[in-house]
Amino acid sequence: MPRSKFGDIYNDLKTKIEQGDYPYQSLVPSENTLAAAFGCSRNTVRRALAGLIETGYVQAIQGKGVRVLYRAADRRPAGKVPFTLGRLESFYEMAARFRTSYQTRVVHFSMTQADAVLAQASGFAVGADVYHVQRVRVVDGRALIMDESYFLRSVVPTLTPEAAEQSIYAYLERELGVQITTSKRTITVEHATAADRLYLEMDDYDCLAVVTNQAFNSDGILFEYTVSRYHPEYFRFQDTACRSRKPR
Amino acid sequence: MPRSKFGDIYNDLKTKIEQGDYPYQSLVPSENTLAAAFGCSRNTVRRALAGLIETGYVQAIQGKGVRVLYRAADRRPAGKVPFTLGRLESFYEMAARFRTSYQTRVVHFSMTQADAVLAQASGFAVGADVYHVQRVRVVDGRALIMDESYFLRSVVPTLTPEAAEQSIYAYLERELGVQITTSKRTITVEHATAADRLYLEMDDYDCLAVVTNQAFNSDGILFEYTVSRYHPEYFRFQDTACRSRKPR
DNA sequence: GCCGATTTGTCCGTATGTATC
DNA sequence: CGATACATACGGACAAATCGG
Repeated sequence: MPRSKFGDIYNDLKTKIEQGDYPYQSLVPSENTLAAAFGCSRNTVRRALAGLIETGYVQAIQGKGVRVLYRAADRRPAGKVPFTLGRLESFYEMAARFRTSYQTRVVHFSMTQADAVLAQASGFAVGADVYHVQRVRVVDGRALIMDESYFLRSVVPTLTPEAAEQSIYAYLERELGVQITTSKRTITVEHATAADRLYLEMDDYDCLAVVTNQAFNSDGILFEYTVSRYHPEYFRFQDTACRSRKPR
Repeated sequence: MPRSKFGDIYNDLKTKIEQGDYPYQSLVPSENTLAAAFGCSRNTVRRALAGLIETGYVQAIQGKGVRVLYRAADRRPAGKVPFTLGRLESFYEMAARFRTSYQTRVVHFSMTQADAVLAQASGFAVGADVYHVQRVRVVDGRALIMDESYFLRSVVPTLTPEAAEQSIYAYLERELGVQITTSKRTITVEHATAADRLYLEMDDYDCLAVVTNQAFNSDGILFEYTVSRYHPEYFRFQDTACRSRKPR
């Protein structure tokens, strides 16, 4: 836990908004009021608010106040779509949040070197030593997601099939002290391949949502490249873009 | 133009990074150095850097420096995928950026009121007066994207099919002074409907990328709800998530 | 339409903590 | 250990937008 004052204020305000203390379309107390209430400077309040703006909870209006844009319906939208690809959340965190039964099957595990094709796609240097892991995620007994991951061995010296079957991120962080700091993702839609049909329950879909992911550790080293292929019904991505506060 | 000092610095650094003055994996000059160079305080430099961190251009490493994570390859990835759904960019801005020929066909235009179903999906109040516009985007002669939009009439009092055929956003901003400040998006993958097959060239795909979008104006009023349906080959979404600098 | 109070936006200078080397 | 660099926090100043009288 970072334990920063602006983080505490951010969480406090976020909770109040989610609980409806500050309802949709209302204005939260002014920055000066909040600063007095939290016993901090206005700048610190503003940092907390900046976080809420980024995540789409509120919007600041100059001369007026800070308006709540969050609605409870946003969190669990209509329909029965179970998974939301949030900001930097692992499969296990996700599964835990939705209290579903889940399982990971490691269908491939090897050590190899990045060839030209992989290097081009992943950003690794050609010839870099990597682990190659392929996993199938099973949710409520249904095989719905397939991950193909490559981990740079210079950052992740030891990795085992057993660790891959649990949460790799938890293992990396706990055992190796490796943390994902930045993550670049690209979402596309692709035709299902023979491998998809072999490993996943595609039902009557012939496409998947494909998320390619480049992860950087705290030293800014690209150490993971993962391509995740999602059953369409189990894919959902939410995002907020804001113009203010952003340099344009 | 916002004309803020930190925005200028942000753009300056961004340009230098894109041009390779600060190459991938290098460290940009320290905050103090930059502050001296730009003739501003360190706080202002930090605001500019915060923007570059959010957008994935750099990553800050405490005690070490600020590392460049941007690579030219990120901008135009391998393959021939033409469209990237960036941050708050209209179809026309996108098309202009890629210098493709494009066209918009308005296939439906009406005024109506939000019923319960639309209200639930969009967030509009039941009974709200709205424009209902359906448009097909044609790129290089191929119908690839279909937009179904609803605009709140209390915010957008006048809208015409002619304006809808041009850029609606340009019209809103220039003629009505309405600006999108916050935009919430959700990406999913859905089966192609009969309407999709009627209007779009689906080739041998039976799914589309679906982006639902809620747009708020500068007063924090939800005034637009749009569902965009993309031909899979012409959909791509890029995103960067970062842990540092974010309250967690 | 003007004025003044309120509120957010930008910017500055400074101090202290923490991590890296 | 000291120097460097980023992280957090404070306090103050002025600008710009909004709103009510």
